[in-house]
Amino acid sequence: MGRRKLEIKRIEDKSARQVTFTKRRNGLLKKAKELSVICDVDVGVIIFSSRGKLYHYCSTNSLTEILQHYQNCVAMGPGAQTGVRGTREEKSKYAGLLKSGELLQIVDRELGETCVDDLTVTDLVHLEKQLEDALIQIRATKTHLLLDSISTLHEKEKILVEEKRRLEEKIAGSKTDGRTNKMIMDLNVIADSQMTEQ
Amino acid sequence: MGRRKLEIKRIEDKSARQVTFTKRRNGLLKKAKELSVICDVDVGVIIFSSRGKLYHYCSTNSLTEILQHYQNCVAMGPGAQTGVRGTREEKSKYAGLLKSGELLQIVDRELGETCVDDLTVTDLVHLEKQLEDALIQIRATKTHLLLDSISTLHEKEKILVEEKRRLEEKIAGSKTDGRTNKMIMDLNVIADSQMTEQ
DNA sequence: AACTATTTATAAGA
DNA sequence: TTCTTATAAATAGTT
Repeated sequence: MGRRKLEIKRIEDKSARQVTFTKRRNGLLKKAKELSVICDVDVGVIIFSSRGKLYHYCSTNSLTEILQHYQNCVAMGPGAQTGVRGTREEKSKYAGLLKSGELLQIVDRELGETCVDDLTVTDLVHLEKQLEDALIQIRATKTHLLLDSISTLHEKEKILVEEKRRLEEKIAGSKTDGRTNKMIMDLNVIADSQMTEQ
Repeated sequence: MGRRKLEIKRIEDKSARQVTFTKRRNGLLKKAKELSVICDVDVGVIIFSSRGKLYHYCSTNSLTEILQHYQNCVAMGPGAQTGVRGTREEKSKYAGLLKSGELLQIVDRELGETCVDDLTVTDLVHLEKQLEDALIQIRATKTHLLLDSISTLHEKEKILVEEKRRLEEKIAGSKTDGRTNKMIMDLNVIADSQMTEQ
């Protein structure tokens, strides 16, 4: 909506793109607010500008809440998102998630084909238990993946710290060599100038 | 934009609200797509209808990707640097958890002292809701802490890699000094032997 | 950063 | 529900 119809494709001119980004970003966030208020639903919007700045809106107190809800939904959902980033380990996990998906389909079938009155409370309790178990499974998997990632990073950190120590020893140790005093001093100058850059 | 100006407040008529929800939901998702394409930015939108159905859009392969990016940003963002976290904020969180404990005690008391028949379904639904809320809170907190930890470790890794690079440069750069060739060769021998250890 | 000419979204109505 | 249409809102290009 403007002086002329705009093709929906990347604007090549950088400054025009920036102006349009500001306008449409405000528009999108406004629309999101309106939707959540008018229709009484939870809405979350996240925008990362090309230079990495974050803009966001959420109808609840914290986006984290919505994200948590989202994670639970997509984990269970039939049209499971998670792109095609799977090797062996991923496949086995995906198989696990499929089981949850099957469970949902079963629930849908049960609830769809059966008159509600035909379902007993016991039936529903049973279904609820199964769903809870599925939730527990995916949550445990998620926690495991996160802890795994932390563990790997701790390992990397240890290795790097050790490497750093050795490299520092090389330099410090060479000070005992009288012939290289000038060079060491040069290195210290370089080191000092680099420290100020950080 | 319609036959008349609409106040931005909850539509009370359920069916009118549903119709408007469908229209505006489609509009919001369309706008999000356009923004991401036209301005070449990453956009994620999550909508939960009041009956819990999920609608979403994301410009990248998976929303999870955007969410992780978001978590990292908010974790680093509001002043609270990596490392010493946990004075005021931690205390309030702990207070929040205590409340959950209290809630459990209340539940135990209620269920213990009262005959089951005196509890209405509404009472139980209310208690259930409170317990669910508590669960959501602690799960969100857990996720946040884990992602926070990962983010911090990534930062540490980056810093250490950079430090390592600089130290290596110091050694490599000193090769230009003719008087120190012997020492440099010694250092290279040390370096090589250490590379094979990793 | 404002200003409009237009396009787009959408509230009601059919 | 789906389609139509009058009108509000968003915004592309201009100043």
